[in-house]
Amino acid sequence: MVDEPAELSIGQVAERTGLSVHTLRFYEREGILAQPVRRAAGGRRVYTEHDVDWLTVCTILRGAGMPLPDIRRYTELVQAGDGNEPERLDLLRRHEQRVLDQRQQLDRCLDLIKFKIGVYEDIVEVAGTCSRSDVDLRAERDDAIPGQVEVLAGVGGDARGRDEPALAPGRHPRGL
Amino acid sequence: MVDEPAELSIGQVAERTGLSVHTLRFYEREGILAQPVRRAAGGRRVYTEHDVDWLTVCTILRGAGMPLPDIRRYTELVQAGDGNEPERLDLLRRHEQRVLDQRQQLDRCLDLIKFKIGVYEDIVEVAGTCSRSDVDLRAERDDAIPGQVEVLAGVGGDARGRDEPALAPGRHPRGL
DNA sequence: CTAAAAGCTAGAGCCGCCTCTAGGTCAAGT
DNA sequence: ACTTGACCTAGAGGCGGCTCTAGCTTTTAG
Repeated sequence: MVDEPAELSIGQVAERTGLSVHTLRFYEREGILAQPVRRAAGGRRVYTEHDVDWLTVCTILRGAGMPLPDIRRYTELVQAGDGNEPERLDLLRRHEQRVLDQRQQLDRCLDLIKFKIGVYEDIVEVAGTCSRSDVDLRAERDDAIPGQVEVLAGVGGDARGRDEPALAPGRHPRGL
Repeated sequence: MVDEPAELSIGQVAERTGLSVHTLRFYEREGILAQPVRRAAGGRRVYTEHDVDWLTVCTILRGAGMPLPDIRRYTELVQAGDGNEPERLDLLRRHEQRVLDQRQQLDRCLDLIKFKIGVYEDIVEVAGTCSRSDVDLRAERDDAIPGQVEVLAGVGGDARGRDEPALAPGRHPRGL
């Protein structure tokens, strides 16, 4: 199937995966590699494309915050072969949930940021032309004070129409 | 405006924000609070609702990975008052970008996970009934091996129709 | 043949972000 | 009066995840 299991040095793998050679060795110690890396005469590690692919998967998982112990566990399961699929499934589902939660947090933050950016854009723009009086103090206040904090704090809540920009950033929103 | 700047103890603030009292003191040392917290006789911290709101904002920012130094900086800017809006804007825009990048990573990971979950669901389900022979080895292999790794590795790429589930998880997808 | 580059191991160090400990003060309830 | 519990400070400790150092060997290019 894999017709040319080309041999790769640790340096090459580093290049390909974007991980440092240090990290690669570290990951190996941590049991993150499918099978303990082969060694050439002289003790040098010999990686296969296969390893690179696995590392790529791991990097994606890491990039979404899967902790190394979980990755190790998953690796072990895969290594162990048949029969543990339910546990793998479980592990993946758990991580999926974490990722979804994270996404929600990010979105919450994006709402907040977008709102504030809107406010500041108004201020900055207006300051350039008509000396800010019509933007009025509220804008800065909003930063120190809440106002829409309650609104935003509630954004995580499920109901509430996500798409209508509850706090239109364009013009500064209702008082508070 | 704020008609009842109710006084809150650190414990109450901890409850309200979900941060520990330890963390609250730590954040204060780190300059994360708008103004240094007032003290009552006896040296005890006295927080206002205002502080709680600001902390809420900070928690949202932190939750999306804004580093403490950046939060401190932002806090300083707000504290300093008028005139630095462009810098605040800049800070926020930078963070926005980071958040967007993170989201992409999460989505990449979700694609990977969903795909794998699909594969394992098939295996597990089939194993229950007809002894797996028709799912065949490919499924496990996929774990150790790439196959769609290339596909997934490419998922981050901008073009490519995001919404059609490039790798339908339901039935196991095309070979590889 | 030699020098530079790349690899090796073991282990220390670092950064971010909390979290906890020790040892004390203060305020309220019984 | 005394205990309980929330609070205080300063500083140590811990954890996750790398990252780097020292000192050595091996490979490779000139």
